[in-house]
Amino acid sequence: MNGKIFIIEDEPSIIQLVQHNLEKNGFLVSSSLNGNDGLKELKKFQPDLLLLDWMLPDLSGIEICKNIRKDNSFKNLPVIMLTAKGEEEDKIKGLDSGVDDYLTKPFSFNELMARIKAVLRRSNPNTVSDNLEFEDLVLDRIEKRVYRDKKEIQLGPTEFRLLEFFLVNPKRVYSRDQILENVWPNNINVESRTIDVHIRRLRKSINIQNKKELIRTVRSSGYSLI
Amino acid sequence: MNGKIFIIEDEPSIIQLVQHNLEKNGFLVSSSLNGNDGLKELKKFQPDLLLLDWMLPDLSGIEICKNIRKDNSFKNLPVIMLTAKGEEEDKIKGLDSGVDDYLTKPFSFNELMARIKAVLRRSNPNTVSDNLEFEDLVLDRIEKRVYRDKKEIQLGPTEFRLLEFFLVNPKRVYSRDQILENVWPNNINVESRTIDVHIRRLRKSINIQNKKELIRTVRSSGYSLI
DNA sequence: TTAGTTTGTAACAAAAATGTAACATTTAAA
DNA sequence: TTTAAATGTTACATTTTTGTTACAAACTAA
Repeated sequence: MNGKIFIIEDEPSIIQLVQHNLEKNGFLVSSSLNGNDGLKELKKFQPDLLLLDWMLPDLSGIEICKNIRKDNSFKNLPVIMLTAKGEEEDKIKGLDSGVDDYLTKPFSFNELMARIKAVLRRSNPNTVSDNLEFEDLVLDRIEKRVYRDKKEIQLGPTEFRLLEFFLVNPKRVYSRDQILENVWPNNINVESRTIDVHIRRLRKSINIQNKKELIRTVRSSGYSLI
Repeated sequence: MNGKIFIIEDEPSIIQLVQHNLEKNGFLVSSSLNGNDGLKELKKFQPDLLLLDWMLPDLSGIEICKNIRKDNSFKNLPVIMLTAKGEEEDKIKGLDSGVDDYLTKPFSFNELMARIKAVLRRSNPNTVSDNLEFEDLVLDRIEKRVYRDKKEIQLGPTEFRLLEFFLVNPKRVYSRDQILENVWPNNINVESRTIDVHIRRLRKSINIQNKKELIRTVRSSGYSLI
């Protein structure tokens, strides 16, 4: 699952269209047709992002947004406002009220998708973290490079993600299920034996002559760094 | 890196917006949500400029500013005050307390950028450069020219923006989504494959005989300079 | 020890990502 | 207007990555 998105929008056809496409892209979606319901549902649903219509039958989008910001648990909830108005002035007003981005109707779904990704990326800066290191192994998330003993090593994408995952908690033993869940993109079905093969590939890549084996096999439990 | 900027501002959405855009322009940015934290962080961060909100939950911007001026190492730190009030009277009060410039909310990012550059130029006449450089590559933002190995290279508009974007953080790997977001500001609606084509065109343009390839492909992640 | 289970390894086919050229359309310039 | 430049898209070739299988090797428990 990619994340949870809540929609407050009074036009059912827009909700339907957006919801359907978002779900196709791996998001969990819920929605309300007006502001007051929306505010209640929001708390139950605990979304990662809110799509908010500017014009609603009861409260305006701006009011909702201000309301949300008062609630501590939603202080940093990313909000994308959907609006028919396109004036610069309105945009700034909106940004001042804590909206993260704008979309003027009518919009294409691709555009919405791009903005959602962008806003989520900004609010979850998982790339900001430093390098991951363990013994003589260094993984640079920004430049996507891996070094052992100061020499660069070439890894395939899955090997890279696998190593990155292990490096967050080296020494910790992970089951194949845990590895699958964290290293493979959204619940794609792969045989659990597949992991063995990738472990093997990773081992091959990070092993240097005269250096010790870095991946430990824990029989019937899984793998870890060591 | 163009310089270090510290922000003290209690509205997370403003921080997010400003920080994101400043980083895009090559600044290193850090921030605090209130005055007391801000004063502590400031010393660690040692910025070249401070963006200071007038209204904060604990200390007022004016108080912070006076506080800062007492500290010898920050006696000349340029400060731009962000304020919702626009009255002349307040402005004078503020300037009296050692603020270098003012910005009334809501403001456009371009306006902020212009003031920052102006203030930095005044206080550090040599640190604000409009050239981006990497190895033997030079991009002149003022004259819109690009040189490799001292020889000028002709780039198309998109190639130019693309290269400009990469040069702010060379070596950093950017996904196609990130590139789209930053290089195609208005029209997010382009196929992601389009980027490959433009990368290819840029590569062709900046490659000189006997010189190494400057753009790295990171499979399934994106591109970077190298 | 043996039988049964778990893991390592290599090979292979399928799928995915990328590079490249060609083409159509839009935009800017003369 | 005509012409050239810039741009986005598509199609196809090439390379890389991936999942799976089959079998060998290692381990465990009785």
